[in-house]
Amino acid sequence: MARTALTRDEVLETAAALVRQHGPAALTMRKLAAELGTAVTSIYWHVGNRESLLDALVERTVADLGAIRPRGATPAERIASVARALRRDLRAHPHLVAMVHERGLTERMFLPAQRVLVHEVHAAGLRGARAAGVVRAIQFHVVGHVLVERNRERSPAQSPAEEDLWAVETADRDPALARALARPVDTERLFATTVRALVTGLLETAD
Amino acid sequence: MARTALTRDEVLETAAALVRQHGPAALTMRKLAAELGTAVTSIYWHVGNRESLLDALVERTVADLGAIRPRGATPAERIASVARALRRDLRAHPHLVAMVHERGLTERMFLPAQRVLVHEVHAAGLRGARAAGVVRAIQFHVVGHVLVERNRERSPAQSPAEEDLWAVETADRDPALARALARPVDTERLFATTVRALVTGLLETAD
DNA sequence: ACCTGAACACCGTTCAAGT
DNA sequence: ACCTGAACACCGTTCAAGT
Repeated sequence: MARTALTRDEVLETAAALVRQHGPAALTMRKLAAELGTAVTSIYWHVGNRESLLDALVERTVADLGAIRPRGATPAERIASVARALRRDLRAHPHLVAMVHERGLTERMFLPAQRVLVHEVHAAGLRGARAAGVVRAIQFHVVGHVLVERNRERSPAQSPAEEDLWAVETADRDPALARALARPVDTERLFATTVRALVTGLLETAD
Repeated sequence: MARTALTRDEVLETAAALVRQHGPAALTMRKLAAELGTAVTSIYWHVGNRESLLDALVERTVADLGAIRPRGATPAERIASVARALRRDLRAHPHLVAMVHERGLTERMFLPAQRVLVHEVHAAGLRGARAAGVVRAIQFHVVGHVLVERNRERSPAQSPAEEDLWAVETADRDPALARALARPVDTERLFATTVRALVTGLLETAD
């Protein structure tokens, strides 16, 4: 009834808040309308439909991702630092990765980082297709890792009794390994070492 | 009406067929019932609800994944071959990865491969936490890569005009790189080189 | 130009009633 | 033990009608 005029921006803002708090699945047109205090159908006038609404949300968040400054002395270290910064940015928007992923906007999301990466890969002495390969490898690795990682956090109880199996089979031969595999994964650390290994391998391997 | 008795197995089989053809989203209880020629509610008696149905489907497919035999002369090559085999198996069930992922069953899915990997990492001379780290790194990398890759196939038109941007900015400095980044990704090749680089890096980097 | 309610075609799930 | 239809509480979306 007594409402100020609804704007597209207000719709996006409220929708973003809902996604932030409860994830994309919880964003229904009806709940959004209730939150806004309008009729469901009003939303359609401003954003078209649910799909374009989500598109706009993703667009917005991607545009807000800050620039990335590489740190470190060697090219390898600088490349790895870009990967780590990228992961940090993505994790700051917990629902973004999955949404970008579903919408096929991975490339777009990567553009700023890509530019930086190209610069560093050049500094490492690579050119042309080799350089492109390294950039792509980092891209895939970061997104892939964040996807896997995010998912583990959502479903904390990983498959029942992994420990049990390992306890029996490996404990006597390599108990330290059995114990390590039974522990929850320290993804922060895993990412750091994996990226370092990957970058090292990529820079030295002939293509 | 004139139907043979409905069995849990028949429900799973038909559901699996629907998922295979149209993906998990297309598996609705009502469509499934229509396909089976029963009332929607009959399905509930056999499988509980949609969620447990999907769980059972995943369970089933994971159990069917074949054993993995490493190939190659060096440990590094054998580890990489396991990663490639794993990727191949996952790609043979296009909807499996996402479903496993959503259900938090990644560990379970990885158990058979994990055993093989541990063996090979041992052969490479690593023990304890170091060895575990390498196994985990491979796990994350393979699942992550397949997730990213699968998704690109689903939404083929990646963000508009990536080429344009690169064409302008980099073309003069490194035209070969600009061209390479504009081309669609050869994921098969990317995976092979990335895994090789990662394994190389992991085996030689001190932890 | 913007907003509305009614209506349509879908969902998953529960439940009392049948055999 | 197994199957059923009716009913409930949800969805996204369209559309004619309002101002």
